[in-house]
Amino acid sequence: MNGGRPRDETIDQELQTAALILFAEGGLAAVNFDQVAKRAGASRAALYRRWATREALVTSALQGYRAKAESGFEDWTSRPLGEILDIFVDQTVAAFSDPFARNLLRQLFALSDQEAEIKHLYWSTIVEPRRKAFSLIIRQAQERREIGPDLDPELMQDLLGGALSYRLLAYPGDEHVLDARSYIRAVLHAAGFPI
Amino acid sequence: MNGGRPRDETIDQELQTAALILFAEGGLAAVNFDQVAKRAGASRAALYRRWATREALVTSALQGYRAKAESGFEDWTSRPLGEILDIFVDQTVAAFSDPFARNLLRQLFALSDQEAEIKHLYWSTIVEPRRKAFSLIIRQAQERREIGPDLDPELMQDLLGGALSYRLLAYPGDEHVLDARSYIRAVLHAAGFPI
Amino acid sequence: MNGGRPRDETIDQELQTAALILFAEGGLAAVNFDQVAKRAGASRAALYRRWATREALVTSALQGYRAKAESGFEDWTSRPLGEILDIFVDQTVAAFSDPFARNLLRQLFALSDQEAEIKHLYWSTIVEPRRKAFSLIIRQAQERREIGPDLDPELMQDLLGGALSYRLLAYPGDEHVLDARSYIRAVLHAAGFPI
Amino acid sequence: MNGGRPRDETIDQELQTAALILFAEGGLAAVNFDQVAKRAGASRAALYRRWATREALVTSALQGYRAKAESGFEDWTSRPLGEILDIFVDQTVAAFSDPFARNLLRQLFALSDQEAEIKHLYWSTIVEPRRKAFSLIIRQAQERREIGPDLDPELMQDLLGGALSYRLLAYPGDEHVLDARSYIRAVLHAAGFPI
DNA sequence: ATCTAATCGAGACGGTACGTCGCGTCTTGTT
DNA sequence: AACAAGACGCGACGTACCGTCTCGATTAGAT
Repeated sequence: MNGGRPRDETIDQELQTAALILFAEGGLAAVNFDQVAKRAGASRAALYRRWATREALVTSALQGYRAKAESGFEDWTSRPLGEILDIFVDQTVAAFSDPFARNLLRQLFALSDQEAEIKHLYWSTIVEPRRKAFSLIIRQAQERREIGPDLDPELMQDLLGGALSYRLLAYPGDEHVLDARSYIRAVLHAAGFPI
Repeated sequence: MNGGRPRDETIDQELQTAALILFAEGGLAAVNFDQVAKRAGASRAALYRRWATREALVTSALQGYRAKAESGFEDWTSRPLGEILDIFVDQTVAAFSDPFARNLLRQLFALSDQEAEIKHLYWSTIVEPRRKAFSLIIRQAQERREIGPDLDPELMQDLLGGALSYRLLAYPGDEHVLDARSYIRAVLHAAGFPI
Repeated sequence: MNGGRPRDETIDQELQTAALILFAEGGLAAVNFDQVAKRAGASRAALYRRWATREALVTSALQGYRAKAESGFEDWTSRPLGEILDIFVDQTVAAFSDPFARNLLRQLFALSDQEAEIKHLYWSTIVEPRRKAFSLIIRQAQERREIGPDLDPELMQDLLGGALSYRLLAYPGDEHVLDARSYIRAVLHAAGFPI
Repeated sequence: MNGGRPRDETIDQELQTAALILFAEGGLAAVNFDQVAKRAGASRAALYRRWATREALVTSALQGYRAKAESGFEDWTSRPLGEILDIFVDQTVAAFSDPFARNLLRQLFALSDQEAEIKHLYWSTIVEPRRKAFSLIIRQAQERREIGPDLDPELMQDLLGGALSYRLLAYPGDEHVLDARSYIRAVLHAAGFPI
């Protein structure tokens, strides 16, 4: 009772790729089902069979994308805080130098509440785990007395992540000369770090 | 020979209001010409006669909105920095408590590069003047030796504005308990301000 | 109580001319008020002030046109019938050789019942007077015993006018080699005229 | 690879029927795509998918209409000419008594050169075959010496068809007392037929 | 080797928004 | 009061995308 032709899994990937490209280029509104199917060389039926809505399609595409390129802080915990922060900021800036990733993140950041499902996915699966790992690093540094105990790690990330996203994503235009490490120095100074 | 029936300016306003509501609710994609005209009780022809594109419509609506509710820092320059910052943050948080303004700013912040015209308008007419006024205040405080001379006012705003927008706009959901003044304390500490 | 600027009567004529040209080119549907006013170098207001509907405009234009070019049979009554008929048919064919008149008459013939007002005008002011004059000629020829008394003049005109309009107007295309005088011979034969 | 959901042929018919009704009522200009789709209970997309232009739609509708109601002269050839003509005229008059057919033919006859495609279709598929069959009948009667050999069958039809269409279609109003058979007598007399 | 059932591409279905154009009415300032 | 200019609401135009559906053809596993 479970016969039938199995799904062609290569089609899944091609559809997701096409959807992600369109999303990065023009946001959710640009994810046109006809276009996605056409670019992937598949039919609209095959697309709708997999995902009922634009959101579900982009959500799935994002998860697939995230699964490929993921870097954590797990193995950094033994390093000194200053070094970790430098690497983190450099990684962030480097990631935003890739136009595709840059646009993709901009679109993700730009998601309105009306696009709740995918927005929630982005935060819960991408942002929050990163923030938790980061908080752990900060607390360990506080335990090692590298920085003062007063500064809330969450607040510290709000300042650092906020400044970076503000400059790199929210600002119009593609090119901003950015001395990103000065954010670190300022935040560390706020945290009582003896520069 | 420059006669003709003059445009009904009440229609301008009603169209702009309707457009702004739709924009705040769902972003540029939700600014539907049929809907705008219908809500304003006008005809699509009257709408197209004024603005050829969605962007031009929303741009104009934003300028009209901004013209009404504008608050500057001009008369604050004599106050102590801590007081000014408190007022600034309180105003920002209060502004974001109004659901309409909150959504409106979220949409503005969320504008992608594809919506370049309106994004540029938002930054050049709303954000940048505010940042310049803010920078002046900081520099005056530095001249009065209230805070140290090392922290770049631009960087300070990136941290403060970034953290606020990050928390208040980018985060999903509408409700965030936010001790906004702690951002100020952190930033002032970073600036060598004796708390 | 009858002050005010008098109407510019040259505008009347230019509007009528423009309307008639458009009518001959494409029928009633092509008589576009914007176009008429533009071609006449006048404003739509001046046009609507004179005629409320398309039909009234074309009706008026036709009356003006007819007033200029009108030829009757009044002075023919003394000639022999054969000669009169030849002249009549030659005139008709010649009139249809002018492309403008040809198209104009075709459009008039093509008027549907929905365009009743102008259709009625055409028949009552152009066709019927001509038919009555023609009937008088036939009856005088019958009294002179040139042709037999049996053939109804109305029927004779139905045959002759019908055949001519059928060939010259209803047929598609612009060019028909037409031996129009053979219609006369046939009709006269039917009327007992000794060819 | 020539799949796809087949077109619903009932929709074709309903669209054609709706188009033909509108055409008979008000000519080509009255064939409104919105109206046609609405009356047929279909969508405009389904309509445009089938016919790109008004002309193509009406052309197709006419062919469908003609396919249903077609009567030829094929089996009449053995009868005497007078009888055939009586039947022909009676059929024509009877056909024009149906208001729908009457209006339809009036619109067809009234087609201007600007509506060339459909006008040509009407003449080539409806009028010309009928004229050719009619000519054959006349020639056979001439061979049987029922009427004289001099009268051109084409000319005979111009007289007969012209008179009928002139009276029944071109005249304004719907009601004309018409002794159609008198046309036959006149034409036969012209053809040397001994009444 | 056949049967079976879910897949595939293709494309039609009713909707709805787009941006344009013509309609007939109206409201200005100017002559 | 006429004039030109042009705005007003209305509604049709032809196109494109939406999400659903209905086809014939494919394709593997279960019989």
